[in-house]
Amino acid sequence: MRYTREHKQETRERIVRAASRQFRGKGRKGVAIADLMSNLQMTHGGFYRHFGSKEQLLAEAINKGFEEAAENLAAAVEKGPPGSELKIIIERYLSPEHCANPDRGCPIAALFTEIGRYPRSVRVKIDRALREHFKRIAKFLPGVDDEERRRNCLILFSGMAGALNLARATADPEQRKTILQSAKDFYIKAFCE
Amino acid sequence: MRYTREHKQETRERIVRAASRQFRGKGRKGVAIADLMSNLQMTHGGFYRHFGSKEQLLAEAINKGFEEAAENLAAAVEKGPPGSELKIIIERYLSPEHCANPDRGCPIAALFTEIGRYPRSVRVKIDRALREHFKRIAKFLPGVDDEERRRNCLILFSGMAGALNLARATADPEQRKTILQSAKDFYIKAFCE
DNA sequence: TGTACATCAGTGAACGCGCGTTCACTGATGTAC
DNA sequence: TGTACATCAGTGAACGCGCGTTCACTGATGTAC
Repeated sequence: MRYTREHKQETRERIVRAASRQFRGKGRKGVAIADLMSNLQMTHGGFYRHFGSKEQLLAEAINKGFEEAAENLAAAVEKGPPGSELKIIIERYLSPEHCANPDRGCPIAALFTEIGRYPRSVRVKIDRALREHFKRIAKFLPGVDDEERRRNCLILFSGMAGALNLARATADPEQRKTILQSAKDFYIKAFCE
Repeated sequence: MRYTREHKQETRERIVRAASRQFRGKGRKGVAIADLMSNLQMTHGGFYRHFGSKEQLLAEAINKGFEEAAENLAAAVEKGPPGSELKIIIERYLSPEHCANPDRGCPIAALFTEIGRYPRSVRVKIDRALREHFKRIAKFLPGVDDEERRRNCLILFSGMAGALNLARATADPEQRKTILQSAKDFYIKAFCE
């Protein structure tokens, strides 16, 4: 069956979107191409009409994750009054929803223990995407100049990603709540006051 | 060849120690039993005389990681003058050495994105070990009571683990240094002053 | 003390399964005439 | 406008490999007598 060019593009995007979720939810080795494709009602053979390898998909999927994150973030920030942007960002990042749904959340938080083991080509692409992403967010951070805002951005987001992952790793729900709430209070105090 | 009871115990410990390193360095799915055993000059068949499954080994290996971490930490703290314990801990945790050697470092930092996906039995064991570990460290944290010290401990270590992992994920060495240094300054200022 | 037997840590082949990737094929639709 | 052919997204079997686990076997040493 031959399809239009648009159809191919659409299929490709569906694969990337699903992969982005699955990689964040299960890690690089937790995702199987055949399983991914069958989720989209397709067979695995067609995969290689769109991507050269699983690694190539991984890189694109992580980029997609940043895009989604940026969209969600922009949408959330717009709802609140001006001046409250950072507080909203922190509260969303450390929310129970974000904690419970790694597959729809921050790709760095979902994957950063394993990114160091990815092939260099993939890591470099992630570096670039992450730098872009931080550049867009840094304007909400306190600091006397761009440099300080950038450093604060690194500190805040790495710290929140750590708290989020400690909460996700914790089996006890009470302890999980404590971690999220304490971290929320701490980072709001440190960066919003 | 039959061996003494001590010999068996020794072999078992060598397996756990090697596994602890390998799991921290490569993640659960990155470790292969046959490879692990051949590193110890043995064949894979003997593994099941010591452990019921790879999962069981994983749980023990992570516990071993906490033990090692506790020993290292105690040794480091003793070297400095009293009152400087927390500063020493922070500087060690965010050092380039810790960043470059995940396999010998903090097991939580090495694995926390994937712990949430481990079988519940393993997660519960990790919970317990972590709680113990934090209990030993919390006394170095500031706070008016045990409860506040415990919360500060969660915040500090999750935050540092996040910074460490962001640094590990980063391909650019300069950026890596910036992350570690900024986080070090920040957490020392926040918890040691 | 010496001997015959039992034990069991470790060996290495084998099993069964999952997975990334390849490939010959299909058939609907685009395109050249 | 109609027709013959080319294209190529998607199919599904197959390949090759790695891995967790099992199992029959080995043989040095512990143990019962």
